[in-house]
Amino acid sequence: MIDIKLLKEKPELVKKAIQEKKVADKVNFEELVILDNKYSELLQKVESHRALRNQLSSDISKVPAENREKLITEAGRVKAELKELEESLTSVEIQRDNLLKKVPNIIHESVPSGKDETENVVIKKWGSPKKFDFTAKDHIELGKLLGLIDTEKSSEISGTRFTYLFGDAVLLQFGLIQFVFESLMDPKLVEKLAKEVGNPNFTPFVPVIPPVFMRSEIMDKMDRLEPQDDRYVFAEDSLVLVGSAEHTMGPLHMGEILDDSQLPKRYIGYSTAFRREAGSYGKDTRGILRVHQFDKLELECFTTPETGLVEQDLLVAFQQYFVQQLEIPHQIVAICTGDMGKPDYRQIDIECFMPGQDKYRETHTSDYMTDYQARRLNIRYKKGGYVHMNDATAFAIGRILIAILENYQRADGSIEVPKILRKYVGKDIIR
RNA sequence: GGAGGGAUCGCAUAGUGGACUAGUGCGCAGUCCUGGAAAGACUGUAUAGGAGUGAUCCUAUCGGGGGUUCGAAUCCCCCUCCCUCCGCCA
Repeated sequence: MIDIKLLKEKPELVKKAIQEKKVADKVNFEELVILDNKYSELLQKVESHRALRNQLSSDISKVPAENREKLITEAGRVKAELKELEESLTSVEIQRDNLLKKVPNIIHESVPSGKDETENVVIKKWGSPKKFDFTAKDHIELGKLLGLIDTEKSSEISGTRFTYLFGDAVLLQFGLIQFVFESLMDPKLVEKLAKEVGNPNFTPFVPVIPPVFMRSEIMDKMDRLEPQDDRYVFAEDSLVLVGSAEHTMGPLHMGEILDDSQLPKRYIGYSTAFRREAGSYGKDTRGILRVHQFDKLELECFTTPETGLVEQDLLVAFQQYFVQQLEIPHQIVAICTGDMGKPDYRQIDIECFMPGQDKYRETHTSDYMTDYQARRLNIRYKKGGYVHMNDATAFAIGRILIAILENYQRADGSIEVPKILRKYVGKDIIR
């Protein structure tokens, strides 16, 4: 949720966010302002009535018992009036907050304006698409050939958009996890990358395995519950399956006041992510690019407002480091206003080249959300105000496996193991 | 799943209807003392919203929500979480 003060202080930024971000239910800015003014008026009335009631109650306690009757009658009248006023206040407040929750976060000035993903801007390319002297296969064919991926069996057992991984694919997954954890916990590497992007904090990341079930109302505070169609909901238990480790790591400090010396707090979480993929029927139906269940390494950081933006720069630097270490050609994309998430202030994606599709496809995203989530989660820090939050993908295992298989394939269908992962997989070639 | 106990200011604790304007200790900040420090003394130390140039004042917040009352940290109801024990369990 945005800071309500922004309505008055930076109305043009709020209007711009409402206009340019693609959200299902656009808020009428003027209506919101009218409701907020009405709320302030009522609040003043309620407060002066409360002051009067408090004064009368205090008087009652001070006068002798026989003189109390008249004051109590008077206080009873004030109480009745107050009740009515409070009821209208509550109703206006609910209306106002329902609208306010629908207002997307404001947008950083560097974000390109655009209507949808076609207007995202490539800000950097690394490597160039590999030229094969044979016809490149896609991950489905390669996975089947090498016995690594079986989506046919999983369809029988679990339905479409699920998969079995076997053998060396599993070893690749555990290698990736180990590689990411080791990198993010290495103080020297954190310091090096932080310095490169001008981030003054060298705190290493803490590994986390978070729960995959959570209360739906907490997910709502993260502004990740909607559209609820995309969530697996367990109504009987009032629980929801997470769509990302972000969902359970973001609320880690809910309701806390963090000491400034504890910031930044940096976490690298590993968990399974669950997505119903409602509304993407017919899109990417083959293979493991878009599945209901996948494992993901996710970064989550809590900082002061001053260092929020350079924190995202650090996360993006780590993402680049990871794909560069894998030596996979990729591009960094500044997501435009019409394609960015509702809570985002700035969103940057990484797209890896996938030779099987001959396209760059999204493998990483990073979201800087300022205090948008922290406000409803009530995560503050001592010097005052809400912390700023960042989340970012370290690796979405399924998608990076696709990139590895397709980029490292050889004419005979075998796969060269990326150098950085060889010590974990225990071999140079998967055949 | 069952039985009992608890949640109070940054932390720890006191507080069974009006003197709570939430006490005390610790921590933190400032001043004094000191050659300097420790110890000690004194003072101050929550957040949010609102009014005022300002000192200051008003309102809300004692896990969350609702209720009783002129008045609730305190009484009643519901919920959440934590602790102890029993049951089940990898």
